[in-house]
Amino acid sequence: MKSFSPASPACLAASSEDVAQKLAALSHPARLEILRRLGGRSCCCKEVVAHLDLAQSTVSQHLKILVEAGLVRYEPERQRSRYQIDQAALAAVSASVSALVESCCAVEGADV
Amino acid sequence: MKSFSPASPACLAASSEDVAQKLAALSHPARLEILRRLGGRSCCCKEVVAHLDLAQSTVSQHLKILVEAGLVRYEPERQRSRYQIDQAALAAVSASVSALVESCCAVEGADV
DNA sequence: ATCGTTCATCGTCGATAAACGATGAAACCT
DNA sequence: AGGTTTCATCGTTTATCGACGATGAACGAT
Repeated sequence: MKSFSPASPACLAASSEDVAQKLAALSHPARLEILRRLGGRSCCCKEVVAHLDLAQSTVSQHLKILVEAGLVRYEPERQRSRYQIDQAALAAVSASVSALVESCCAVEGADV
Repeated sequence: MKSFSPASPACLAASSEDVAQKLAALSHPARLEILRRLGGRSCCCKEVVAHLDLAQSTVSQHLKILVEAGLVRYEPERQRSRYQIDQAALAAVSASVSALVESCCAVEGADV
């Protein structure tokens, strides 16, 4: 599935800061719930609000954070703005974490 | 590879809070560097300090956070405390993230 | 016994995050 | 036109984070 060439781990590892930033966006229960809620479809803000019992302004803020992290795509439609998961970006984060784990465990088997 | 039964996603998903907490521990560049540094072996604090150019107290703090998140094992040896990655825990986090991604992308293919 | 190392903890400070209510813009409905 | 709905932003408050120096404990070496 991962279309990354194993020869250039740089594109996976990225800078620690880069990965850290995206993980920071994921490191809040509400935002994880939002992602689950978004699922594959696109939702408007209100829909998420109804699901979360947080103030609308708070949810909007969380959505903004996810958008700024590049994990969610945002289309400011008229009244009902559309929020939609950026699956590729999310998959990239997952890959980064996997890469991290592997790089940490690699020594054991002397994989290099 | 994953020895989780797909029938009980609860053990993967855990609570959002649980996952979020572990991700929070990973969401700092210094801590990612520390994990990379730890690799498979066990290091003492000073070793990490030398690698990071941060104050010793700061590094100790970061290590503590990683330990509290359950991602690093800590053995308060005499003078040179040993820090070692908990590979299983780290792998579990990776699995959680993967699960999240999949659950978010599943709708597209109607995988359920 | 005394020094030098290594390390964890404490207290502090500035910066950032999290949450909320209030406000105003934009669009829809009647 | 007038009311309603949806949403983003602003301003505020409280809490937590990140980093540091200082301190003291435990140990090894001399």
